[in-house]
Amino acid sequence: MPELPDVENYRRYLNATSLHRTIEGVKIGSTKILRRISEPHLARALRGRRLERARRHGKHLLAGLDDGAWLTMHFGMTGRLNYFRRLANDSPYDRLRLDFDNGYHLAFVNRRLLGRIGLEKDADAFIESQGLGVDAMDPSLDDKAFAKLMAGRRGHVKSALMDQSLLAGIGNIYSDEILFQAGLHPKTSVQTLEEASLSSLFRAIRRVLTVAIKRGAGSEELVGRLPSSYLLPHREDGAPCPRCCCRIATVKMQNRTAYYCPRCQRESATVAE
DNA sequence: TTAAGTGTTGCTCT
DNA sequence: AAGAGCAACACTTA
Repeated sequence: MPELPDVENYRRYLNATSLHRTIEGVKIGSTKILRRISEPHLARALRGRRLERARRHGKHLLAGLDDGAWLTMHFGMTGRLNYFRRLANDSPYDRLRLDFDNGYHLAFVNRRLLGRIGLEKDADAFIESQGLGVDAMDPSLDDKAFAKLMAGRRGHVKSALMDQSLLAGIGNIYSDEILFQAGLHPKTSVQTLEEASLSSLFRAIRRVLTVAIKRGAGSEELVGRLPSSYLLPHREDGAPCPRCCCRIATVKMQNRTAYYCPRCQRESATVAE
């Protein structure tokens, strides 16, 4: 689940719940998720500190400590944050738990152990070292800059949207919705896209991500809260397309499944020029 | 019961 | 350069 909209809501959740409280205890539920840091080292670095700020880049969430260091979090394929009081309500999949001085706890919940947590001195350097491109919601990104990013790409448009080194934050799920709204087949090659198509693709990116954040991405029932004109509530092989009632189809790309409407998202057979 | 599938990234090979 | 295939993991579904 955790793509840009989900992680953005986790960031807001962390901001609203967990700042400015001294961390009295640190419990690490699994060392598998630790990125280049040992359990004792991380625990020692966090204990006695406070979280002061939170930022996000793509699917990465970063929490700034009062000593200037950053706790970095990536959720992998599953996961969320949980702020709670009673340890009896603890999830069995808590991989990192911070115990605050007000009796509350913040847990990094990650059922499948594909998430990663690390500690970094410098947030910008970390983002750079991860090879992440511009965040898909970066205010400085406009359709001109987006077109520039896509210029010279030779691959499929869905692959380009999911390429974190190009544009950070979009994964398999939201790229399907974006391409549905832009009316583009996932295997459309980027080089065939004209200026107008790129511009409408960019607008679809911003529209989809904004709506998903607003509708509460990251919570279980998000799909039910998205507009029924969206693909995601109907994202199932053979389900009727919300726009034309044609059957939703799938195609394998990069070892995962892309869902699309074969009628609304025609494979552009036209080769430019 | 067993096998395949699932929103992630990262690696190898072509 | 870009894409296919696979591995990591734990759980659900067919």
